[in-house]
Amino acid sequence: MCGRYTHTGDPVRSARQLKAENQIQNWRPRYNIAPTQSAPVVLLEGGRVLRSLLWGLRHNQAFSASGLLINARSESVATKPRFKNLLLQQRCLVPADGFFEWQWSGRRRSPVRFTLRDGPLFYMAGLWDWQAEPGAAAPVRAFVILTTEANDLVARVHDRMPVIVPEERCAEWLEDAPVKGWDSFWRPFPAERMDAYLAHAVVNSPTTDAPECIQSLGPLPEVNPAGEQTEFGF
DNA sequence: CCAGACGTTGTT
DNA sequence: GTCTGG
DNA sequence: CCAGACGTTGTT
DNA sequence: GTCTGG
Repeated sequence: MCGRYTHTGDPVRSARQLKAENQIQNWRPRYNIAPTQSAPVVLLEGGRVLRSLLWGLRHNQAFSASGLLINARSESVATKPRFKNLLLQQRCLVPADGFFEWQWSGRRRSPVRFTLRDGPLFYMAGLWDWQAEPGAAAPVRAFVILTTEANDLVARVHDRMPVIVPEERCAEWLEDAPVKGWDSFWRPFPAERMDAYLAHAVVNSPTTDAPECIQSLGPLPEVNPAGEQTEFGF
């Protein structure tokens, strides 16, 4: 998962918080960032910089021309040929203030927006790579977002969620060798420090990028209206 | 060395 | 193409 | 992730 | 159904 997210705040603030040099000239609030679009990412380039990168890596072009990788499973990222070197060399942080998962309600999917109680801004773990783009003179950077097992809150909607790097570990993720091992980064962000609400269906369209995408339509229903049963439900 | 695999999600 | 497995 | 398209030949 | 585009 994590196929959409928001970054409605000033990216300059994201950069300032991480002491990154801001390289983004023009920005606007983003209420619905979708794969293939550009979004701000913090990476190392000498020092830390905030740059606009494309969301989605093509997997090995010689092997297959099609297919966009927007996520990478944290559990396997250290061994996958496409990602293992990026994990060692090209980690990045993806600033966000919310992400969407889609919940089945009868026959329709409803978007659910997840936010952090700590404060609006958070950072998702990402990997970046150079990528040739049709029509571009030189390769450009593109990124994927790492995913992990869902915590108890997100699990009400979906079984995966983005890897969220706590602010106090951002430096470690970006610059250091894995001091405590990679696995410690993959732990799902605590459910009790997150909120969730039903969002408007305008989010469904990847080209809609308007404030109503983050309007709350109310709390998550306790039970999936589709009547989801637990595996052992009686 | 060669052979064979090579990605993610979800499948409401 | 490039990496892993045998 | 969801939305939306989804074909070929030959054509003045 | 399956693929592409955003």
